[in-house]
Amino acid sequence: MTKQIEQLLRMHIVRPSHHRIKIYQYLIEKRNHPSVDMVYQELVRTIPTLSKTTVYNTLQLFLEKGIVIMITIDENETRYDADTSLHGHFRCSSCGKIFDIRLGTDAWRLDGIDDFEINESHIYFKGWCPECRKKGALQ
Amino acid sequence: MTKQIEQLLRMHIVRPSHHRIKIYQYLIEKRNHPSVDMVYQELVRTIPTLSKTTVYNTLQLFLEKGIVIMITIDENETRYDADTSLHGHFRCSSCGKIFDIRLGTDAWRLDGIDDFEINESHIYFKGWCPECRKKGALQ
DNA sequence: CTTCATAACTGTAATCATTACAATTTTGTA
DNA sequence: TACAAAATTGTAATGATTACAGTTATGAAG
Repeated sequence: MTKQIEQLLRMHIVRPSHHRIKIYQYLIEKRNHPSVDMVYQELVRTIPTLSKTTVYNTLQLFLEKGIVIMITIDENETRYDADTSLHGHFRCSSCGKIFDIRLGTDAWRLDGIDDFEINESHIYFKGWCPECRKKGALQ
Repeated sequence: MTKQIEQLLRMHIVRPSHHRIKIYQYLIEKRNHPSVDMVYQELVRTIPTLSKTTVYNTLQLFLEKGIVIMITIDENETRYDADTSLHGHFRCSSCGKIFDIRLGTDAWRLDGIDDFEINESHIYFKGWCPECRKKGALQ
């Protein structure tokens, strides 16, 4: 596992330091679209010397190297995702959990953007997830 | 003009105070997806006593009443839009301007979300606008 | 036209995510 | 083993947003 992550990082010109490996591993194992703080709180338990700045720096580096994407579905804090393929996200207004949404391949018809050059697509939805709907929580 | 805005605000159970009318008028006349600060800087020129907190409070109220939407396409500050219809946005990475993107009516095919209840849709793109592409700025 | 309760507005101080930066530690290589 | 480069740390700044308490404006009742 670690070996594979090391290779992937190297491929993207990211030196595979111990912290970087752990952070990337967190992203792909949890698949929970975490905030900086979520990553930090989890990893600091096994790496007591970890600094939150390092998590910021590392995720910023991953962004620049294109191995993670930034998700701004939460107004308060940035979330990150190691799945860089084109897909949407759903954030439950009740429990706050973020889900992946598969997009149909034929899903797109945008008008009047022929002269624009699109580098990033962000597709977000908000509402109630199945579990919270069942519970009827708050609503 | 003012009369129409007053009616619209009243219809949505928003008392049409002087400040609220001016802020709403700014949104629909400029159509520039402004930040709180952009609204404030423009309006404080004619309303010297205006407080930035009032702009925050008012836009928050408009949000709750459903007459504006929040746009989180800019990582630093929230933008607002008085066009509440379903449409996308494009933010130019060079000049920072935000454009409206019309979405084809047949544009949607989402998989596996039948059990989700969607209340909001956010469709953002980032890249280069036509003008900045011509200029070849930075790129 | 005044009174008064309510709502709107103001200004300052707190909050909190993020960034800047200088000092320290780690790493890879010779 | 030594050393230069890169990574990491911790603290201090930044900047958008929110909290809150005091002040002002509003609109209905008399």
